[in-house]
Amino acid sequence: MGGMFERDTDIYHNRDALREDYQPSRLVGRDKELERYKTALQPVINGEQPNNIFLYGKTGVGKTAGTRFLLDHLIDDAAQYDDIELTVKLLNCDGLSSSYQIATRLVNKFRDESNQISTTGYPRPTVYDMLWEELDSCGGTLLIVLDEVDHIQDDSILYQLPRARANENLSQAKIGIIGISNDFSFRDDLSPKVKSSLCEEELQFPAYDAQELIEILQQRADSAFRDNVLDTGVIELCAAYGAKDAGDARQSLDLLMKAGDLARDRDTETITEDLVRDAREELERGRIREGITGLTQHGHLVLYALITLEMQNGTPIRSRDIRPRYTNFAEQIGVDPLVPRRMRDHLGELSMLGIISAVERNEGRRGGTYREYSIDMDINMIVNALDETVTEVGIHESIVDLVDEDRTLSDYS
DNA sequence: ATTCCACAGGAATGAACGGAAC
DNA sequence: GTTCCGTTCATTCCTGTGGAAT
Repeated sequence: MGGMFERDTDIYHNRDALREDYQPSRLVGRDKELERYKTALQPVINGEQPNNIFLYGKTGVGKTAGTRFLLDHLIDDAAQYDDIELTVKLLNCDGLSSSYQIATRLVNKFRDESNQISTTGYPRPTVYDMLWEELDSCGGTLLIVLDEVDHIQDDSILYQLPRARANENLSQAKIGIIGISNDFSFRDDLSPKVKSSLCEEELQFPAYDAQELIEILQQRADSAFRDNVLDTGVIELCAAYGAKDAGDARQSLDLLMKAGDLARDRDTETITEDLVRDAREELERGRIREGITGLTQHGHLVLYALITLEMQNGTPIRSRDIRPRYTNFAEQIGVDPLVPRRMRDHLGELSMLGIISAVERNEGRRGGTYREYSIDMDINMIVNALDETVTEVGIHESIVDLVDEDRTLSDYS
């Protein structure tokens, strides 16, 4: 008698090999970068004050993977020297916007489950005091990795951490900061004093080219899939999508895994190029849905306005011309429309999410500079995502009614 | 070379809100 | 309960900008 669950016997040999957190024994295409990285970490083994290292490069070019890889080896190797006590903490700053947040998470990284602190509520100095206490009680050499460090809005913690020792907040620990960022301009925006201390060693990770992506995918696919599962051209297609989007290996791997999952769902023996294309659409759908759930009510209204305008008159369209439609919608559901400045913020947010895109236009003295917005994806996809995620009672329905009216209006005109 | 349009987007400020501490 | 906090979403005011018009 079978249970409710049965184990899949399928195309995968080890699906985890495609996951982001998988650590291959060899990192493809990053030899030069890792060599320099290794040199920058050398002081740790020598028992000296570690360098602060700043790492930048676009998403999915091996910054985090390379860091994990080297630090694991560093921890192993440091264990062979009695006089080195090494502690490494890795914190992803995604979703954390302030130094305060970073400080609370760091404190929690050092404390065990039963002793965690809340991430709000404490006075800022209290949190810093707790942090110094945790750091100092660790002793030895301390490496703190701040991944996606550009998400932090204020650099207070970046200023405090490297100087903690000098300020006598620490007496025991030798501390080194490794900052990872995919936003190059972040480096320039840092205040000079932070820049000089945080960026002692700078490493740049260039995007993977198509060939490197193919090698990476090949390597992972070899461990992930059983033999003869991949159609010819599948790897290349995944690599091509990743290369088009700025040499992003993570994206390529996600795509390949999604294609594999689809194959599993559909009980097919092989992964074809068509399957990859389906997978891509599926991933796109997820991205949109995720983006849309994070939006405000007004964000949704702005999006509805753009959608209806797109269907009627087509896009691109400038924010000035979006506004009447948007205010109309807002009044329809009985909320005060936002001021134009704020509406532009929402448009900006939508284009950050890749749901819409903006091109800057300039008509000089006659027209000035402005942006033209257009919808970047399949409208039905967006409407479906809105349908699933917009929970405010009545908005979607009343807007859809309006959309239908628009449709019939434009049909007759 | 200078002027100037119409917007982009930064900065300051505030209201509302939720958690922690008293 | 009240008082401190930080966060989020919003408004208001403002400076910056690139190229057509002068």
